Amino acid sequence: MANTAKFDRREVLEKATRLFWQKGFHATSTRDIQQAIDMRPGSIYAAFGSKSGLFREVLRFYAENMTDQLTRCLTANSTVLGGLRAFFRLLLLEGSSDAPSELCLLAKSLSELDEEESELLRETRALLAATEEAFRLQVEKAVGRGELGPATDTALLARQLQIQLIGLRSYLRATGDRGAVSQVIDHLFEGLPGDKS
Amino acid sequence: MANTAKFDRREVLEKATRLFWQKGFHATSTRDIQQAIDMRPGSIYAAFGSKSGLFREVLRFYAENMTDQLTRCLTANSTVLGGLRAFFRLLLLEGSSDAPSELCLLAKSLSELDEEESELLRETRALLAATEEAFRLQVEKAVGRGELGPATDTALLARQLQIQLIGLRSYLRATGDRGAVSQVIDHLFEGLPGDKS
DNA sequence: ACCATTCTTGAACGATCGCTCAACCCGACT
DNA sequence: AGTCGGGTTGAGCGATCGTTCAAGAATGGT
Repeated sequence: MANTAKFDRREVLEKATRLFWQKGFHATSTRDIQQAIDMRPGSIYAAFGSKSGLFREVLRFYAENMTDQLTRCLTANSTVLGGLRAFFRLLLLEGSSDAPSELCLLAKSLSELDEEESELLRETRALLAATEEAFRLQVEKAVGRGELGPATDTALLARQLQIQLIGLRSYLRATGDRGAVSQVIDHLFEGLPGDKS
Repeated sequence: MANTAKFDRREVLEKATRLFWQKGFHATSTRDIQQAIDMRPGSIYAAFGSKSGLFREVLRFYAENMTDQLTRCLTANSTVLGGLRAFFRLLLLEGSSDAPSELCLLAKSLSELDEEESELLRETRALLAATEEAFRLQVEKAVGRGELGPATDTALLARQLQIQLIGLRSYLRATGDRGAVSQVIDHLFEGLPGDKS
């Protein structure tokens, strides 16, 4: 018995993520979803419970993919800072051509979710905090390797990376100016090595 | 003849702005608006044409208020950089207690508006570009006054301010951590005076 | 071959959406 | 006092929203 003739959950989540990422939670109707993932309402509700339930899984799926991309950038570069820089360039300059939105889905959700959808908002905040913590761990590793001065405030630098990344993605959506974005990224990472107090 | 017994347009825009700022364009229903501004649908549509038309005026009203606040911060400080810093602190630390949202309404709209609502999106982008240009003019003034080195790239610095401001407001909504925000603002403005190549 | 069980289907529910319009109200002018 | 005309009103339009559920299709066990 059990799982017979089921859908491919990963594929469904991929398609749903693209849709939510492009249009946002509120502006995506369940009928949009039905069409995009080729499932009927009953099946969707059996599998995910509600539109919110599906979105919750989408948020996690998105964050997981982001983490994977960061890991890939780090292993492909000899230095931690080089890896972080590659990650920024990937999200902002290279990957953005086929991405559903210039923005981070988490930042977009943080923006549109009301306090009334408190569970989704909590989930979003938790995933963003996890991203910042991932940055902090990498910064710490960079300090350990001597890429950054030993007095580096790792929590502050991770926070700054998070702020810059979200700000840059907003800026890209506002202007579409990749040259300007590229210039800011360069200044951001060039200003790092010989660190402060 | 003409305008008899009319509503106070400014007061209406203030209330509508608070509402849209809090809930966003899509999540705000026309019935929410009717209640908030105490007008019936017919009057609203006679005055503003549509929900989009009202929102367009709200965006302009909001941007105008932001500009006023920036001007006030600049005249209240002896240096341009001090004025800019006060503006950042006002939006992020002081003013945010009674604001409808931690986020910038323009950034929020940029995030949720689809390409199909192209006129609103265009308006939003134009108002953000105007803000960046206002920053650039102030940075130029700071260079002229010797607060910044003569080789300062004013366009780049203005862009960085814009990116940081939006990023910081997102971060505040994500974490609610004013101490962290304050620390980033301090580092941001302390790193400026003795400028680069 | 036949039941038992699970998954899928799509019509349809009540709620709410943005918006319209015929009827009404009321100050301005003669 | 009477008429005119723009401003206001609120019931209600058709569309769409998130969600449900009875009925059908598909599978595994015997």
